[in-house]
Amino acid sequence: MVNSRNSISEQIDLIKRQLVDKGYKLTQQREVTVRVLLEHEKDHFSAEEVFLLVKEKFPEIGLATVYRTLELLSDLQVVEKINFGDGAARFDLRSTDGSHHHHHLICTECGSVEEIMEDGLLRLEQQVLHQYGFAVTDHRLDFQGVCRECRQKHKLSEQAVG
Amino acid sequence: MVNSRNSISEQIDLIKRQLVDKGYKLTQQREVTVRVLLEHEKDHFSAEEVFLLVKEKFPEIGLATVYRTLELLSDLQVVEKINFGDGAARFDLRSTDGSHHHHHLICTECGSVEEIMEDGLLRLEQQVLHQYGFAVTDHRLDFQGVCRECRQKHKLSEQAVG
DNA sequence: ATCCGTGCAAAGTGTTTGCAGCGTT
DNA sequence: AACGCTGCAAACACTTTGCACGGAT
Repeated sequence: MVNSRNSISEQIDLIKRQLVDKGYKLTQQREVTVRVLLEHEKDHFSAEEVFLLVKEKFPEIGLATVYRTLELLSDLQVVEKINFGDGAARFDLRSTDGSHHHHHLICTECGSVEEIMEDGLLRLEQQVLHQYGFAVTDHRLDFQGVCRECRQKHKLSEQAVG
Repeated sequence: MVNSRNSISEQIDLIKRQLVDKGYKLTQQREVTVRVLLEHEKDHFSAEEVFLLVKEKFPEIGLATVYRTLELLSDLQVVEKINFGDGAARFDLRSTDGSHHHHHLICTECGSVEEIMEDGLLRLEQQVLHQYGFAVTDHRLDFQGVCRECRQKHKLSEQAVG
């Protein structure tokens, strides 16, 4: 979830700076990979999915390079690596300011994953600090449930029956 | 997190009933696996770790059987399968009443995983329903941060320096 | 000339599956 | 006899690694 006020090229510049500052280069392959992530902010792609999209723009690229790029971006806190338990890690752009306060709505019926920007955990985090002495630096909150569309389908089929 | 008022054998009986009700048997292998989970409620073992402990009590068992048992128990909602992103799924007993309101405190320094029983998400879940039409049935909340012990170490080393 | 980054293929790791055999009903 | 369950090994899916080559400084 990158600051949407910036254009894609501005955001790439920003990421380039982060790479160069740490002694890495923004190669063609890395740029294309970042671009794909930027163009699909709302999705949570697996490495394989990123690879396929990157390959469309840069056919010579190898899967290993995409893995290495995603790992690098992960280390640099540019992307977040999440595992929803379906066998493959998924990758998300982080917000530019480093904060990370989106949660996931995972539909148990259709498998869709929606991102929401609520937070509302500050009180809980303070409680954790007081009660357990644990200083929270980040969190991950996933909700399982039924999304609006699937609930709608249920209602429709109920009406059809009733 | 099974109701701790019950003894282990009572809890096994309970789980046996759940299995038998759905047409499954509580074989030796399954019982030993469940027993290991019960004896290590506070841990979050990988399949391999469960396997090694089970093997101590039942050396003939195969790894595949442990995987199949854990999957079965997962399907039956007896255990929860969690992925902390370290490459292997981990397995947790669920509470007997089916509710599941523990969160995880994952220390980024020593890797420890503590379970806490707070909830405090009801308001947030209601908000999600109103705002996104998403009906929450379950959630998962992990906090990354620094645990009490590691914070203590920091303080000590600071004192040593200062 | 050096050195980082790449593509490819091979290896690694966690997990699932096919199958023959066993035990219980 | 039927059928669920098991152990073993093979297959699988995702990810990492070794290595020689290429491109930029």
